[in-house]
Amino acid sequence: MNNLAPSSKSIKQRSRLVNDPCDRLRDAIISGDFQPNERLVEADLALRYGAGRTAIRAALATLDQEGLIVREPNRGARVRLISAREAFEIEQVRNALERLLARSAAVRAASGDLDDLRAILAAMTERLRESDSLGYMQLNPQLHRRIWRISDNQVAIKVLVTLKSQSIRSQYGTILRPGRPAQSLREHEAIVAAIAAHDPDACDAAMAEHLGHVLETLQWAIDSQDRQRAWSSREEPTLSAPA
Amino acid sequence: MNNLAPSSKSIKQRSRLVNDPCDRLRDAIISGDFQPNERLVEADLALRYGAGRTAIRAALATLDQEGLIVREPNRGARVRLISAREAFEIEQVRNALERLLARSAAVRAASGDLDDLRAILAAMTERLRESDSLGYMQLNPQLHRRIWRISDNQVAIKVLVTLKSQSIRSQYGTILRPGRPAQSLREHEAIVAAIAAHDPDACDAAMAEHLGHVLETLQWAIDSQDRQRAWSSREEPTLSAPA
DNA sequence: CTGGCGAAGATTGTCGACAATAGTAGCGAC
DNA sequence: GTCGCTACTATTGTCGACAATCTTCGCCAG
Repeated sequence: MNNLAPSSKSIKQRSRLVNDPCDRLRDAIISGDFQPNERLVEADLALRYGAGRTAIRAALATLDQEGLIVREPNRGARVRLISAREAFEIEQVRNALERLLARSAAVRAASGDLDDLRAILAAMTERLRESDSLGYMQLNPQLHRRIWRISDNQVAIKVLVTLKSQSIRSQYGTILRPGRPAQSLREHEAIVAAIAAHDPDACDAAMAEHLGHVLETLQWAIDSQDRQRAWSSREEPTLSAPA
Repeated sequence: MNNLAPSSKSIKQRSRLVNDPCDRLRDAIISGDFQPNERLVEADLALRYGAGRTAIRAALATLDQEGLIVREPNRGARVRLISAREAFEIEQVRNALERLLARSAAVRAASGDLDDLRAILAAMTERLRESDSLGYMQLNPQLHRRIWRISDNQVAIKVLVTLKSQSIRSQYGTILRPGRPAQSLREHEAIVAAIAAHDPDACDAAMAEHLGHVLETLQWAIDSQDRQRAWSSREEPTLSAPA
């Protein structure tokens, strides 16, 4: 895979690099600047980002492949709406791949890697002690990405990054369940311990348990949102925003 | 994910559909019409497929995202060369995802699905009895794809299709090892049996064993090719074609 | 003979304009 | 009042031309 992030795209001029409409548009979509299902008109975007329509068009092609938008022929692009079902599918795939990477990390981890992991764990413990759930949540992906780096399977990492950018916009937070952060920390500790012990089977199992709980939590979030919507209106059982 | 194949791309006119330069170029690359690392000049391709350079450019963007080609700024596109290491990574990811789908298939399989699977198994048995290794090899992906369809995880399927199109060009065939087809058939039978029994754990295990053997075979193929190359020249340990 | 320098050629990147297509509003008939 | 047709508008798809960039070849000095 060539670019797992805007990183590996060889150097280019910085001026072009920071203005690349593709990256800017991606960030805008991921951070929610556009509503799900909102139309993305090429001319408007070209104006907004001070680029030609050609560049925008290329960006849309890329984002389409990444699954962040949908394009219908002659009808333009809209930001893609992730259904609850698809969010679940994404999490399942993530589950499978993170387990693979966890195994690999357990085999390959060097002492420097372990130091980093333990440092992140310590920071997480601190956030939890301060009841800083938000801070804890931000550390979560850091730990996982550090594990990815140890495993060094570029193909799997690229897939995970792409999936992440899709699911991040899904409305279902997975940590906000009462009591979850404390349990999550214990699970993370078990994973790191298994990596430190260079025990791939244990690491796989620990990661499986961790992400299994995440899946349950996601299901819980979906259900509770469904229940909530069932009260107000009785439409669109699969979609999640009324457009 | 929107298109897992040229299928879901809404209907368009047939004339456009069959002439879509993106699909034609993809097929050409997959079927080996271009050498690995060969340069893909936009003007040439435009002429070759009777399309404008704009369409070719869009096609190249797509194929870049799919990982079939690499594009360097201002230096054009080449067909991507899959290193032995990357082929291995791809197979590992495939392994993880096929196991996920096998589990799901074991849970969801209906009787009609089982009929299809058994029909494919029967055809495989027939090919093997006739020592038709090539025919057997062609049935192999059919069986796996049928299992994918049962599992119905669109996200995972899309990833697998993309990976497949990359790895198919890798020079390492995985079935040509002596005695492998017979063993492969037994493994496939075990998988189908586990699906029929609606036993996800057994199905996961059977698929894991099957693909584990494929991984071993791939490693064997890579090693033997490395040995072979070591005899002739002592260059480019990671790449596989001398350009 | 080798190595740097410069010009020419080849190829990609970008822009503007035009054609093709989908969606919409207005008009008339029943 | 509603249905169907037509013309219009908005937007995408495609093309050709030009600018920017990289590569190659030839030249000259050392």
